[in-house]
Amino acid sequence: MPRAFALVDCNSFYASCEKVFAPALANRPVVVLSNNDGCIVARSAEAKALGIPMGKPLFQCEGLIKRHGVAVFSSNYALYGDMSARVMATLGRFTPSMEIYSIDEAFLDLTGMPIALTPYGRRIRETVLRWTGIPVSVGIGPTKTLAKVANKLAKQDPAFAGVLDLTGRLDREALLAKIGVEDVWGIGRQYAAMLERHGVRTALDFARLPRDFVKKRMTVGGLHTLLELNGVSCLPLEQAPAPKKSIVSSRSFGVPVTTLEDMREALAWHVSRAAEKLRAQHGLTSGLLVYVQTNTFIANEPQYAASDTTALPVPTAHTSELLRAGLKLLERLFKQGYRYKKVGVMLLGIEVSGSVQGSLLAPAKEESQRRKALMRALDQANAKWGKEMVRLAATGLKRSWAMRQERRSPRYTTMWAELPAVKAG
DNA sequence: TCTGGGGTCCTAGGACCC
DNA sequence: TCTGGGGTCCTAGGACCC
Repeated sequence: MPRAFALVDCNSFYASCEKVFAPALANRPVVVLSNNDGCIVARSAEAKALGIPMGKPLFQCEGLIKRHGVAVFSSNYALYGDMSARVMATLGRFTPSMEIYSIDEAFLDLTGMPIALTPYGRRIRETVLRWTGIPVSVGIGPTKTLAKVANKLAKQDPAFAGVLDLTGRLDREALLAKIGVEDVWGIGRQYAAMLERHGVRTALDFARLPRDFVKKRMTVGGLHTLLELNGVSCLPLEQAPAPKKSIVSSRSFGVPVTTLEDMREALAWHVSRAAEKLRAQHGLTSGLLVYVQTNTFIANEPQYAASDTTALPVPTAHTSELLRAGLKLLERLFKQGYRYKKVGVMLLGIEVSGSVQGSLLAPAKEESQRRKALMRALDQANAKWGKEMVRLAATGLKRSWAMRQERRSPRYTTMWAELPAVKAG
């Protein structure tokens, strides 16, 4: 049976979330910023129309923003995560199996649906909008890559009204010719530039390339893209998210950091976060990497960046063990006399807890049970009372390095105190 | 003044072993 | 002068995604 995948993608997701709770912004341009209020990472349709580019630093757009009264928000991940869960739950009603691909995208398996797919796509779109307030686009195709292409076309051409099914279309080639090769899923900037040099400009040009050329210059990933554009499904639907093989926590500082003390505090915070994520997936880490970095954007300042790794004697998920190892690394890396912009930690070689070999060096069983219980209590308290309410002392209270976040909307959906007020009468 | 964060996969090349 | 062949494991780097 021929396969059918739908890619459902939320339009301007973060900006749309902000609009849901601020009806006055309905037809106004809205942008959402990256962490630290640094770059523009989401733009409403009105903001795109003004020519505000994706990924631009905010301070380079101040003029445009002021002139047009653009509403600007710091990112509010508690809100977006919760809205995402609602959208995904809604989508789950339309398919026996789906893959949540990112915070604002999902692939739905529509193989063998006993209904015409275009009207089905319209129903999906209308239902999500009605139930969550979030507008989505729906692209349908015989492979995931073609579903992505269809989605892009559905957004690009208003005639499709947000839904396009490529599975039965005879004009598939003509439509592929309307997509730039750089907009094909799996082809990024570097490959696009290389292809351009060979006269490949559209998705159709690419789809017609010889296999061995693509395999040689773009490895097997590129070959899969080529085959998928020709209707050969190579990328399966991944229903269960694979456990992470590495976990990162890192963030730019709101202000430059110069002292070891502040660096220690910030690193401790990141180690705690990473360890929480690790325990959430029932993992144990066998190593960690710490890195420090100055602000590379400042040309006339001394620059320094360094990283180092350490292997743990026994894989662990215990915050204080990771803290000890991480701080030791930091002390080796830290050099006086620099203005640091960033510190981060990466957990490496993660194993599923339970599959770990015993070791003569492992703490006695009783001791490790006791520690596990402590960590569980910590995670539960954090979940109940809010993130960061309960932390190990080393993570500090000063937070002079904390990120800037000056324009965050209330956490409407996840904090009782910030529920939107509704005026009656 | 101000420039995000968190992931994956693939390949080449070196170390090491028999 | 000429210095095997093949396997595995690890790391670094480069590409991609959102």
